[in-house]
Amino acid sequence: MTKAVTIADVAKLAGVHAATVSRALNPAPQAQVSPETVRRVQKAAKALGYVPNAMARSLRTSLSMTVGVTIPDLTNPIFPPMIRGIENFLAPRGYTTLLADTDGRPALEKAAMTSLLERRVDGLIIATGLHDHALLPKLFDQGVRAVLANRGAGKVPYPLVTGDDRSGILMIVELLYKLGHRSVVHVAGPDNFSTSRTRREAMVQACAEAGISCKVVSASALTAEDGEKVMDDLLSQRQNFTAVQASNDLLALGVLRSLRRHRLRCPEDMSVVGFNDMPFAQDFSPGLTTIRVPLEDIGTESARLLFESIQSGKNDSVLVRLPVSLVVRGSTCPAPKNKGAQAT
Amino acid sequence: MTKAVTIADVAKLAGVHAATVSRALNPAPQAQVSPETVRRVQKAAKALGYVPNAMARSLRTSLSMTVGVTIPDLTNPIFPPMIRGIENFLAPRGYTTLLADTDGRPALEKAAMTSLLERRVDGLIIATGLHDHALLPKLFDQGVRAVLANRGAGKVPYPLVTGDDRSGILMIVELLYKLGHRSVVHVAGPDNFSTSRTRREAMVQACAEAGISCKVVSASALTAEDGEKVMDDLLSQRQNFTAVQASNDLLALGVLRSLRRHRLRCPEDMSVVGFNDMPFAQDFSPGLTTIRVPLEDIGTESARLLFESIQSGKNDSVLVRLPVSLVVRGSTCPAPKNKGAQAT
DNA sequence: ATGAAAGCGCTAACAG
DNA sequence: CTGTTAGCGCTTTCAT
Repeated sequence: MTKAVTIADVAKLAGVHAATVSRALNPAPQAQVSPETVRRVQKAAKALGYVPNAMARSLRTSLSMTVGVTIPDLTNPIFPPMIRGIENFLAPRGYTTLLADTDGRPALEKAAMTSLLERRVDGLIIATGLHDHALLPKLFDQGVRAVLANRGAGKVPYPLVTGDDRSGILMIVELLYKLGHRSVVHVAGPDNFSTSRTRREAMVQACAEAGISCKVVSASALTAEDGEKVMDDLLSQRQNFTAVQASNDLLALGVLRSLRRHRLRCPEDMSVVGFNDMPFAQDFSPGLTTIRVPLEDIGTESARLLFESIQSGKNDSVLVRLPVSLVVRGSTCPAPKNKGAQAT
Repeated sequence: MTKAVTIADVAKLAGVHAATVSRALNPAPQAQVSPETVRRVQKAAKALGYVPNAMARSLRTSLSMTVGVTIPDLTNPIFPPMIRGIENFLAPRGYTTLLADTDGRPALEKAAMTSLLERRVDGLIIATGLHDHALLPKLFDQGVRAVLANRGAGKVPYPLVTGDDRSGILMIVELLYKLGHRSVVHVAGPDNFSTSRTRREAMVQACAEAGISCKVVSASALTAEDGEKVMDDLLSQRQNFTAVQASNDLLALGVLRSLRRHRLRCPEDMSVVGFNDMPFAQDFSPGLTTIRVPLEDIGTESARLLFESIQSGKNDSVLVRLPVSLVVRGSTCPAPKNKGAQAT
């Protein structure tokens, strides 16, 4: 591809040695070359349409100048902003981002990780839940630099960047309490995501302390479809509750869809709260009350940490917890007097 | 990274030559090696945690087994499905996808393209508008394999995969006509996107033929924010029209937001139609009437075409136009009797 | 300031 | 079936 014009071709045209071309074209050693020669080489390079071969360079320098980013689901709108944050930080520093979308499938996750490792990424930003729990310690032992974004992973000593889930849940519970809700449901995500666990536990605890009864139901994936299914089930059981808090906005969206299909009004019949403030959450019908998580900042911070780890050669176990805030929109209102949901 | 265990280490442990290791570990030449040796090599490789160096391999084979994908804006939800389509096709065939989000910035676009070329991608799927119009012919002349996805680019002889914009617009105009709309506005996207131009032209023509008056206004970017701005302007002019058709769903979303802020009801006071059926379009308030474009299929088809081009070595100029369909939701209704919008 | 030579890790010819 | 040899394109000593 891109025709085989190599550094040797440029050298010949410029009438110098290949090594000189290399020096003339790279910022650092450029000082060692006479300005005159630099100009000549650059002219020759442009004339030939020379494009340096990054793989050959990497092989020689053993620096790939790439970082791998693994995410569980690109179609979940919380990730594009995170990725943007990562790229905005890394690109100006010369790093290319290799994105691996595992589509939530463990098999793909392993394949993707292998592919990244074979490409000798200089570091990893891991935003997947990682089904293979043995993987992370293994990577760490091999000396692979990495940062965990958004999703923690037990006791592996990699840096971790997340939103402050616990305090987000606290804000939600406070809101629900003030609105008079005393019986709520928490739609939890799959337990192998650390955020799902954290949010569930925080919710249960905070509700208990506030004197709110909190029933927990679990969705099998963090998608609107699963949120909808879970809510369908719930409504068919004719339980009494006045608000639903979902582990993320996608699940909450599914709840909204289910409500609509059951001809229940949100928020009058049922308040709904999500988590993340994903793009378009404001545009749902009704706009979703949720916790704003600084998605792009999580990306930026992860990238910064990884960058520093690569530079320093150290892999300190930092925990960065970014502040979150409550965003109240149309999906919440005071609890109805005659507590409880009536499915049709 | 990943410790320096090379093919030579494996060779030593297995008591064979490096070349034999290479043969034993690669599917194709594996047949040339005795089963016994294969086993021994594999054992040694696993014991050492050997990870082949893809860059060294690529350097030798001059096949990077990567394809570059350039998109203008990852946060536009139409792209993740396209990317998924691409990866679903390419990954099983051994190709890794290098994603380059140009964020709509021409400078980034150039940098991203350079980075991809330096990494010697085996091919390119280009979904950006490409500000540098000289770039594409240049790439073509250099023999770079590429496929254009969704966004055409004049007369460059690369294959192109898109939705059938023209017939989509026709369906919309037919719907609006039936609903009694006789005065509409088309919110066009930036003119350097081929889809923007196609849709605008089709809209103007179809309206003319249907006897509908169509005013065109232009947004400076394909974002909800710009759609909102444009609609604000429009409403401040107190023009008479009963429906808005936007070049894509993001612009339409902006229109919905503007309407809401101006306390105009959609669809009663104003019908709104988008284009693309992006994820979550059904969840807007109200659900958006739009044209469903097979986003994932566009990705799959682009990938297939690129793959075939890489395999065959040829770069035929195909045009694949995927069928689209009308999705009617809550944002459209019969035109009000007293034609026209009244901004407050 | 420039050239010569070596080698990053791998695979493909060519022997044997 | 396996070993030898060479070289992909680049950067980096080490000389000069």
